[in-house]
Amino acid sequence: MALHQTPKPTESELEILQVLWQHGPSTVRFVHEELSETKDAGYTTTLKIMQLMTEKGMLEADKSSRSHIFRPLLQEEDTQQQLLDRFLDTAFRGSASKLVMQALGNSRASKEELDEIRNLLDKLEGGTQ
Amino acid sequence: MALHQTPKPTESELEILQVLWQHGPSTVRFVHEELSETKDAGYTTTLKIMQLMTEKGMLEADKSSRSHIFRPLLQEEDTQQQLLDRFLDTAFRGSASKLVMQALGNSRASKEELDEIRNLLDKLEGGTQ
DNA sequence: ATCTAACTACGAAAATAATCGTAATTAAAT
DNA sequence: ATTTAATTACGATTATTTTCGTAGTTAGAT
Repeated sequence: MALHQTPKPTESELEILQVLWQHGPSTVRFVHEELSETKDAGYTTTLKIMQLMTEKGMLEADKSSRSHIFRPLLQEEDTQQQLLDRFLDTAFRGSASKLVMQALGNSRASKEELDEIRNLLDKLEGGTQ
Repeated sequence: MALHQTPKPTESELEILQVLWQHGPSTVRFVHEELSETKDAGYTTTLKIMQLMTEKGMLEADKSSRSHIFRPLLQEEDTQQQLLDRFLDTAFRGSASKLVMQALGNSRASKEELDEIRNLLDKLEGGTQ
């Protein structure tokens, strides 16, 4: 049975999800403070978006205490995979290798990260061949 | 000197750019036919978006013949890089390796493509170390 | 008990994107 | 020359997202 017909969070929603994925269940206040680092919108804007996300089933609100505590109902990796699939199609016409090449070319990935990728390559070439 | 303050094409605009990058300068009719494969919007919708893109400086229209011929003013790779940077931040909190891992994990990349990536890794680890 | 500060609820506006209908124009076909 | 079919021009509508102001509520401080 299918899940939620492609949630597709908007950019603002994604920013909020990132905070929640990174820091765990949080209040609007906390999320808003985090976002304020890089963005400036009013407190009620953040609140409103989080409320809408709750209606859409992206978040769940624990209302037992005065300041509601929100937690994400979307899994980080699932969501990323979904966004990635879409991005790959629209931006790179589906060519994963082109995307990977460009991502690596411009990144400051550590030796450890690069090795991890190399391991994955080994696994893939072993099995898929 | 800075270029165009982040053009950031929308999803629809990007679909159009993809057709133009792939097939070269084209008429609205052609672009529309291409898009019709995967999408259904009216002809005038495609036309309108392409006209707006022209106003925004994303396309240039050769109006010498009746059916105007549009060509992209944005470079494919530049645009991809820009979209990728943004996507990396918003979707993967900047972790290129996580993105690459997920992209490769789910892709049908050929052995040749994987080898190409491996070569890039070699180059990166050689130099960056 | 009262006041104050922070919070939620909620409607509505503003901004952006996508869609389409219709009129005007052009070129080709008859 | 007329008609026809395709094209562009353009206003307007719809949908979506983001934003904010204000009212009402709640808990804590005085």
